[in-house]
Amino acid sequence: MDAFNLYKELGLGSRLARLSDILMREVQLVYDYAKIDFDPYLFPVFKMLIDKKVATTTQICEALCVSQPAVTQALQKLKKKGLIDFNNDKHDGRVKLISLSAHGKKILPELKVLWKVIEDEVKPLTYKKTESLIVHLQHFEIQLKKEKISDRIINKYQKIMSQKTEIIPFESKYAKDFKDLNIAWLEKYFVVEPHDSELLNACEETIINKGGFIFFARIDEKIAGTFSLIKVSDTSYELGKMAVDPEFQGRKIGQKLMEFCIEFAKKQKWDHLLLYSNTKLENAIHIYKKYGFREIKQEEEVPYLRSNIKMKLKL
Amino acid sequence: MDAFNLYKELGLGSRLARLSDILMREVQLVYDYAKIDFDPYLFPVFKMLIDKKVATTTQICEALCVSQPAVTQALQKLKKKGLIDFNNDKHDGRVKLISLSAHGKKILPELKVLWKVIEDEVKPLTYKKTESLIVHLQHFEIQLKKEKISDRIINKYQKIMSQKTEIIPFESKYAKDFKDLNIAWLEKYFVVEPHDSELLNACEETIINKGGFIFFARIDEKIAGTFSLIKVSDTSYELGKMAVDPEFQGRKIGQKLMEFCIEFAKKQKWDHLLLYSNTKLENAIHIYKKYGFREIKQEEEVPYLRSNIKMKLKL
DNA sequence: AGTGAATATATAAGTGCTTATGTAAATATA
DNA sequence: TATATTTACATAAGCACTTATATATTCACT
Repeated sequence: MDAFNLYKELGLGSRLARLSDILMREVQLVYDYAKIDFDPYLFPVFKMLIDKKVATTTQICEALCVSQPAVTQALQKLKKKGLIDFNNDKHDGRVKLISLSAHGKKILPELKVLWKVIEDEVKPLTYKKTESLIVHLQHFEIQLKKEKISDRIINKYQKIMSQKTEIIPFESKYAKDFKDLNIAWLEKYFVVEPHDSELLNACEETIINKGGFIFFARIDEKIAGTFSLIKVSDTSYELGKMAVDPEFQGRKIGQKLMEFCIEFAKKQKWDHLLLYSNTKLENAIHIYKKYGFREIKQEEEVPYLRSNIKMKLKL
Repeated sequence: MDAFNLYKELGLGSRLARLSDILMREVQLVYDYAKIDFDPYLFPVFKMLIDKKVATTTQICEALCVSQPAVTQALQKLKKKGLIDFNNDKHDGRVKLISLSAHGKKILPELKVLWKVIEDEVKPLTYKKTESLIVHLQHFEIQLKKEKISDRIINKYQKIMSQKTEIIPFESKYAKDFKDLNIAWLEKYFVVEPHDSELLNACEETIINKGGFIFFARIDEKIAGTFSLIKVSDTSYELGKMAVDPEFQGRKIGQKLMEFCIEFAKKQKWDHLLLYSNTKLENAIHIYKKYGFREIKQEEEVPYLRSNIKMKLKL
């Protein structure tokens, strides 16, 4: 028996509170399961910092419509968890500039994977054909209880995390995936240059038939990422066109592709790999360095306008 | 700016909590304004006690889906406010039987007036054509902020409380109101006896034309209550058919009618008033006593089956 | 330039929920 | 019939919010 249905508008405040409690507790279970040190109540503040990069306490208060002490306390908690950094504003000694810490940025991909699962699982419960908020809440509550939402989320997450990433060589039927992944990536960070279009529209001719290679990361029959190796000489190849579908980000696909790439290059007895990138892509550069790439002098005539750094890995 | 809209499902928990907070605070302002010592969070427990008459802590926990300490604490608060009584269960020494106190019952009508206003004002904000709970909540939030809901409720309450109750004599056009009010009342507590139908269907002939009187409480052009004085002898009249529209309950209309009635009877130089009632109607009996009616012996042949008490007021 | 008001954040205390635990009575079990 | 388990409620402590207030810095104004 659930007496709230009878109380309608007057019980609305209590009902919202109770639903919030249930949902928060369920999501907490999910973070605990995933061994991520994060609390659901921190989400709005943290998400705002992700989107805004830098914010002040007051800005967060206004955006989230909560009291200033609530934000201060949430920030202290996030700081304690090592997820954010505080900096002083040079122009105003009162102001505290808040941003994600290195650790915060590091666990972001992992968090995003989990968030996507949560969103995917919660969303279907929030749709119902009714004009009444009370009925909507009642429906949501029933759905929440029917099968513990945390169990559903954990199952889905587990399934996703246990999916194997296969790395497969180029086939003509994947040409479109190659193009789409790269264009999505380019449009997000730069623009599609003529040189790109040319390459992407006819990758088989421009890369494969000229002695290059293209590989794909396949997860559960879906193409999740790609990279190519363009022939420069018999023992020198350019690593490029590395792209991961945002849907699959946070699952270390980039790293898996990189590891495969280096392994492959070694087997081919190549001398070295080259790549062109942009210092703006801090995370990418960081990974390249991690796998042994070192910056070298860039030639005058760069093949891409966006490139401002050239790197080399001696195999 | 309100960042929650961007966060959708993931911010849902926080959003529900925040909405609950806002609503609770707003309603608290209303109770404070009305000088009623009550808190919105107590509503579910208190309402359950109103409906169930008696309940145990465990029963309330189960019905409201909250933890046992939450209920215990709410009960302690209600007890402190004098709204409820605790009694021991004769059959089980562990169990605490909880029911409304005399004071709780007393302020109930007043509370109900306020609750009706709150419900009337909140309800329109909870309707929106959308299938998405998120959109629904967003809409509700905007509505809440647009004009402070507490202001709206207080204005409406003030308006209702300042409406004057006029007491007006019988006119033929009110015959239907007289019948409807009485039938509604009878059906709620007893059954409509043949004697009632007769009287109510032709009140003009059976009451007015036989030297009796019917009066109405009129509020804002609407008939809110009624009572009749049936002639027994030149100096003895029977007070009866007193009924108040549930919509107007809690506004002391019964008492106003009673005061008018006694005043009127005195002016007429009658010797006394009589009435038939039922001890089941504790509140009514209480009011009769308050206005000076005393129990007298009931004749063998009672005019109403439901009557088990006869009372008399010496004017 | 000096002083009061305004602003940004921190701290303290209160509130209503939670979980964990305590206590007493009733029930099950041997 | 004695003992263990279960049940009903109370109490304690923690948590995330609130309001009230303190503190430090900047702004506005004469």
